[in-house]
Amino acid sequence: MSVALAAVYQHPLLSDRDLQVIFAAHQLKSFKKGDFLLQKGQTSKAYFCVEEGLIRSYVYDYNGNDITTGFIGKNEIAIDVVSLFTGVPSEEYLQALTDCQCYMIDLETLQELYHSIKGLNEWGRAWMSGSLFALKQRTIAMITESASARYRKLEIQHPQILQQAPLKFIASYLGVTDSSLSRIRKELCKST
Amino acid sequence: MSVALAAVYQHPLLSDRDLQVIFAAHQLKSFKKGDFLLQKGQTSKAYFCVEEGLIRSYVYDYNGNDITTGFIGKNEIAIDVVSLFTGVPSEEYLQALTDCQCYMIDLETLQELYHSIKGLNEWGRAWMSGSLFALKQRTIAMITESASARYRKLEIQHPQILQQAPLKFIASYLGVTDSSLSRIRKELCKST
DNA sequence: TTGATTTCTTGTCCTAGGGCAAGCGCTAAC
DNA sequence: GTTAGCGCTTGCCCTAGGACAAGAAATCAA
Repeated sequence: MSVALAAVYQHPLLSDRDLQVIFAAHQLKSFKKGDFLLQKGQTSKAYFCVEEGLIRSYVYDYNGNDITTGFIGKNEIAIDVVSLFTGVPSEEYLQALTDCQCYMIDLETLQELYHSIKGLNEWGRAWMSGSLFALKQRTIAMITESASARYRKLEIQHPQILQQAPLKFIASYLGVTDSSLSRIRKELCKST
Repeated sequence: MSVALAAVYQHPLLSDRDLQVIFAAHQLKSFKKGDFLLQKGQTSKAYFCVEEGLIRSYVYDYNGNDITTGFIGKNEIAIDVVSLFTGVPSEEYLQALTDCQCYMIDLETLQELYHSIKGLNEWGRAWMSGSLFALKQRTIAMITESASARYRKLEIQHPQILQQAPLKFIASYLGVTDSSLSRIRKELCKST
């Protein structure tokens, strides 16, 4: 049984039986480095629980800048919530930064589970709440913290991202240029 | 029947009958300017649909800065999603910037409706998706746009906020100081 | 191996916006 | 009245980080 799925679907209202049904509804998918799990313009029909590897989500802003909106690693969910749940074409890309193993579940199957497993709706709400919270924290950090502080936090909270993602993506995620990030790292090395 | 509630609960899966039941589950509450709908440390037990007035949500960051995380106006929902749906104490404050009329629904009643009205779960997911989307847009704007561009956007999209909220709150929402915002406004006046 | 591409660093110069402090209306309280 | 306290503006100086461009260093292709 998958470690990733067990980690993702942790919730007091989900029994072991529920979990077995949920697990059985997922299919294992492999992606090569560079593969897209979702591209702009497509309407998302599924989401992916990451068992192994690292995914990057990004958008192009109206200036054509490639902006990394997030990294999705082990035991996390790669999803475009808006596209999946409102049926509109996606604004963002989900791309594998490394070779990946993911457990996929499609919307139709998910909807059925929502009806048959009571706790799953609660789990979904809790998961979304968590996402909203994380994003709000990020927005506040963008306002109140220096680039260097944001980098240090990422270093502590998600060290695997620093190892697996190229610096330019980390830079756009942190809201700085890659040159600036390079300088920030130099400073941090010096001061240690 | 309330205009605000009709606007808030717009969804293809909600029938007129559903809406009547939903409406009946809300209670009208009045708040005076300065009243708190929710304070840090309290565990949220309800949310509020704004019929009239303007609410500000804010947090203190770890430096003690008061950061405006959002404005909630007419036909919008004032809620701390995280606290309400995961039962943890709130990190943020919800405060009335003006006298307000709101329709309140408590968590318990909401849970019952989730069970009795099928479409409501879908509506909830759609609403959360929308919130996530809006917040993501805001984060991207914080990265890629100048303070002045962010101000102009707010001016166009939510003119009532500019009229009803003091400048310092708008400034912290936009991620600048009130002095800077004052200068930005001067520039914009000149160039018009 | 060798060229090509991407990744990362570094330099120079420049600007948006912060920090701080003063000033100038307002309205509210006494 | 006048004193206090917001809300907003302005001036002066300073710094974090952007723009652009030129190298290293690493990776990949053939």
